[in-house]
Amino acid sequence: MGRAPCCDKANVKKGPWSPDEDATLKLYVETHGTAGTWIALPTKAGLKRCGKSCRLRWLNYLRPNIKHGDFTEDEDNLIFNLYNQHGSRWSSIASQLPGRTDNDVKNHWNTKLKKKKKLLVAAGKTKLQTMSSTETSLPQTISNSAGFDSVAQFQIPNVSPSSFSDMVPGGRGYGRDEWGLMEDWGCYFSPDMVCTMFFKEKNGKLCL
DNA sequence: AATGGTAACAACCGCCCTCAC
DNA sequence: CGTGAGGGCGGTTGTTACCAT
Repeated sequence: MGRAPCCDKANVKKGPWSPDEDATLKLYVETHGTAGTWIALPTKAGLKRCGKSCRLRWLNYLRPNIKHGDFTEDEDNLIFNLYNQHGSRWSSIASQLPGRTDNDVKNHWNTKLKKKKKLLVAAGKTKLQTMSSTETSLPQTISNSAGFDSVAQFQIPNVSPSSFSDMVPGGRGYGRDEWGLMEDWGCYFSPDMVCTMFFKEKNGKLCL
């Protein structure tokens, strides 16, 4: 037997919240708090909504100091970094971004940053494959002070900084390698689109 | 101008964790 | 200690706006 539903699904409204509902919820929470439990709140506040829906609406939209709209480049970089550390622990990531909600961060990742990351890795992989066929040795190890084994520096080919605006000029990206070529990677784009990539090698070498 | 495709974001679903009883 | 209710969270879907053809 499954768990009992948290509310009477037949008698609760679903879909977008109206301004009136928002006002009612906001006023109630600001006056009474959650009144003990979110489950009981809709009844007390006179809302025909599921308690969980009220909680989500409050946390993601109505509570004070919520920041909506464009993410800054610094925020993007921080998300990249935190995603590399925590994976898809959106609440942990959002807690490091004042005014951002886990839902916001998650949506931003799924709609923009995931693609950005893919482009970054693809650009690096293409360059590495080119280098492996035209150069006699792998990129020289410049420094491993940050825990990386190799550093490659190159200009992104055939791409002007302006057309590269979807990536992170002047910023950096980190990630887990999706092809299994490296243990880990990171990269930095200077404003003139020189890319510096860092690699942790797999089994002691870069397997290109 | 109409239509189809895509991006962005809001909201829901359902599982897992915590904690009171 | 076991159980169940409520809260938290990540994944997914639905809706709307925008853009290209």
